[in-house]
Amino acid sequence: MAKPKPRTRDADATKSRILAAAKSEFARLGLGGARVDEIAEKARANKRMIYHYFGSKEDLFRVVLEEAYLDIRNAEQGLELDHLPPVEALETLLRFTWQYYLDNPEFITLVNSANLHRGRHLEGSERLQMASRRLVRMVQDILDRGVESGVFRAGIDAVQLNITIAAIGYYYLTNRFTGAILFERDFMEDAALQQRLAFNIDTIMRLVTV
Amino acid sequence: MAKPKPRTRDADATKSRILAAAKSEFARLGLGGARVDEIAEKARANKRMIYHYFGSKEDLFRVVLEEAYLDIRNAEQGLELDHLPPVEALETLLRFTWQYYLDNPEFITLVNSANLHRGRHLEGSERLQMASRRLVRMVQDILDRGVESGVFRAGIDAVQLNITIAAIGYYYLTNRFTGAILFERDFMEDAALQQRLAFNIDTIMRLVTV
DNA sequence: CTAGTAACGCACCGTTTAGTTACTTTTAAG
DNA sequence: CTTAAAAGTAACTAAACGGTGCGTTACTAG
Repeated sequence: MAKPKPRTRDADATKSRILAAAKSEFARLGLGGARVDEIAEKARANKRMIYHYFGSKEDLFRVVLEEAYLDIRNAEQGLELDHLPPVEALETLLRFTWQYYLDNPEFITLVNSANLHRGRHLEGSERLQMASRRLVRMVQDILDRGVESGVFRAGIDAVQLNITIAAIGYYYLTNRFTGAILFERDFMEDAALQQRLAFNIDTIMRLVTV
Repeated sequence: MAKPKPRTRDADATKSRILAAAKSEFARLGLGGARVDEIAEKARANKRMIYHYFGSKEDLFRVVLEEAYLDIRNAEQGLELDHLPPVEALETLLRFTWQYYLDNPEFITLVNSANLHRGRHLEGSERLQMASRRLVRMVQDILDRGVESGVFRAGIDAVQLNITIAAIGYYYLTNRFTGAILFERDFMEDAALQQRLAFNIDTIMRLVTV
């Protein structure tokens, strides 16, 4: 349906170029460190366009953040974990979360920035709350099925488990620079990454199985 | 020995006032967001003094960061865990780490800032590496004693365990703002904090015990 | 074809920024 | 008391900074 017409003016394309450039700059330097001029240049757009489409630097940050969260939430749903037995489903979610963080390093720094600013830019986002509820329900369902089939113990809070799954991957990756200095290891070496993933799977499995 | 002379000019006092103000501002707004003028004002000092004592904004950040890390590493050593049986020692370390994060929220945001800048401000800090080595040795010793007495399983990497202990507390607290929005919970309520600490102790104990 | 509108870009504004210069005041040793 | 170094201040600068005013160009409905 969509015509591949080579436009010289294309609002949607310009908007998404701005969004991509903003994501990269906000992730690299934080909200305070990113420069609107730099975003405009990287987007091959004009600064005026940023203000035209997004209103302000902070509003642009808001959109970037919400998109980043919705991206991972949608990708999680694409796993279709309800088709898998509980243990496999949980391990698949763990591996996915780890790989997503590795493939999308901007996500982690964007979330850090959002929290440095006390979550102010995400307040009242209905879309995000809906997407998050779906994730919690998905994990709760895995837990329930595991309890029913006798492989998982009862009484585990799905939210706490979700937080823990994210934590053990996220922390390792976000603090890999200071970690490398403190622990005198290369955190990003292939062997180190594999070892960490295995450790994390072990941690979670020991936590949930009977 | 130290004379309690009421000085109107006191280099050490001024320096530590600057350091305290800088720590607070860097933690609150990040390296890019913090303002040198604001730090000077909060320290009841002059901006010139900051440049006199610390050279540049980045060098000031460097000192703040190193001090923050050395503080927690010293506090950990004060626990004297080698006097405790392995299970108690590990639980004490866990509770301490959790409480330290709660009592020193600046620590977490400073570490986040350090990693946003790829650890560049901590490079080549011998003091920090020494302090970190002591921590790893301490945990390794707890693990060894636990294996010997038959309560812990063998083959657990002390560094991975250290990272995991930090991760499950750190992530919960640093991402409490976006967490509150996503999961529609108050992360800082007394009951929620207690529940999380209990969950974390459970996670680690299941990970290390046979 | 033509007008109206959406997309775009230049050049600038007022403010803020890290860092500096030139100067004064306090301290303490001899 | 003298004096020189250390501690402290205010006013300044040059270069960003986020944000805008206003004019121009391409697209499209009629």
